[in-house]
Amino acid sequence: MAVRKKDLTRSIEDYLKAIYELEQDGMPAQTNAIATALDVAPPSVSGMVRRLSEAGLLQHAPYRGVQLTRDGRNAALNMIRRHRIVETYLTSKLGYDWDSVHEEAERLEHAVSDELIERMAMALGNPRFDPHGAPIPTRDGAVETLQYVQLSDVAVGDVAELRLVSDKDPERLRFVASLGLKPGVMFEVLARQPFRGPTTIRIVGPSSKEQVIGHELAGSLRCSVVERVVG
Amino acid sequence: MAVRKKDLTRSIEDYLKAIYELEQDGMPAQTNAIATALDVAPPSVSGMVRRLSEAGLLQHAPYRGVQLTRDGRNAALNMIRRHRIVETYLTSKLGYDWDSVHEEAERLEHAVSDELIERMAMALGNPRFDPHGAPIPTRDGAVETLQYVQLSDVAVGDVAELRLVSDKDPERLRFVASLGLKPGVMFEVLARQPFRGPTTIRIVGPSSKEQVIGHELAGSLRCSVVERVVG
DNA sequence: CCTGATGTTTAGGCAAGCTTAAATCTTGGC
DNA sequence: GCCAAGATTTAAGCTTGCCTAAACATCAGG
Repeated sequence: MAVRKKDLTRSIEDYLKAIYELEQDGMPAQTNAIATALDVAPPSVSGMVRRLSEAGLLQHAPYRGVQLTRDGRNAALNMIRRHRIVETYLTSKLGYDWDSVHEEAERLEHAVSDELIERMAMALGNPRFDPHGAPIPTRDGAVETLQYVQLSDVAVGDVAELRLVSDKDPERLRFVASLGLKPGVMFEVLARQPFRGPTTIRIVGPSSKEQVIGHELAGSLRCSVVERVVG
Repeated sequence: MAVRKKDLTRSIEDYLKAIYELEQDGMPAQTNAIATALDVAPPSVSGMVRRLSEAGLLQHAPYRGVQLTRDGRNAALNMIRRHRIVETYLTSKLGYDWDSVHEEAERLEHAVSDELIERMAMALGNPRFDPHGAPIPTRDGAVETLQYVQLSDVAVGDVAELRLVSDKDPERLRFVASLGLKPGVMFEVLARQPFRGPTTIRIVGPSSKEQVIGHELAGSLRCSVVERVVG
């Protein structure tokens, strides 16, 4: 390995993770976007980008943006693996709620050793997804990239399964949980108002609740359609 | 609380813990001792001591040494609680050996939240001792201070229980474990050679092994005498 | 094709925490 | 009671990572 984990500071780890996530979202990882993601001033990003580029973790096209190298991407994936395994462990072994694990994992991901991560993963039976439904990269940096559809795009009449909720906003997570929704829950889309209006769903199962979900929230819930009503 | 946890950097936490431990050993916590404990140069200590003193965490008598204030001691005890709970958790829930937990805990103690520590403590049934036999301070900063006797001072013929082994040196821990010794193990002192010579013991129990322990090692093993042979 | 808005980088500076070298204090031995 | 050895502090400087202010690049609209 050209870049040893040891050499990465907390800050560098945060930058790499943030850049990776921007790249995932299709954005070209520009200075301002990175600055916003990390809550630092743009010049701080310029400075760090220069150092990361010198360290061979990314390539920088001035005024254009930044792209992770193989080393940089591997390091980022390692951080994401750590984060998601920690989240999963805290949730299933120590009774954390899915809305409070993110913050704790954000600190722990920098402190745990690879050994501890593997022990946690082992204790959990090598889970493939974290509590929010995000895929956990493997030790050698492979991630499942599944294409989900936004709940706001699931057709009326379809039955779908909730798969992924962003872990970034605890408020949203609490609210989603209060609707009885979490990854793995199946639901049927009963109705949707036009003009980006709310969607009405019925959760499949004994509780069988009906819930109304606003357009914006529905857009942040990723699902897979289980049963398509051909109509 | 006059000093909020949030304000303490990793470095400060390390200094406070090291100073607390020096004070515990009866030493007056002088610059050089602190520098040695933390593996930094003496001037680094002078600098940090000034800052800690300004922050009200300790008192500094120039050229004489340093003493923790109540705030400083509480912060140190909090770190020690974290360290020992993490060690206990890793050992009993994640299969770590007692010789490898120290290093991991040394990093984690700075990253875990109070909440996580309490959850770990809960999951463990609020243990009073860590895997090496060291007492775990309570949340409000109380520590049991038990007076143990060195194994090298236990009289021939006495039966004693091993209570405490320093966690600082993994080599020693591995060796002690290889002798069949760990906190809670009972043994009888069979013989001791003069001139700071080795002690021979027999472990009480089904295995009933006889072991010879050098003087220096025996001095680092803390015991409580269970049954005194009046002779 | 120029210009202004926006985004990015450079310049200059600060705090934490470390270093080495030099100055200073303390103390034990004579 | 002095003096050298050892411990401690001061001085000066480095790196990381942040900041603000100012300079500079890009690009879309006129």
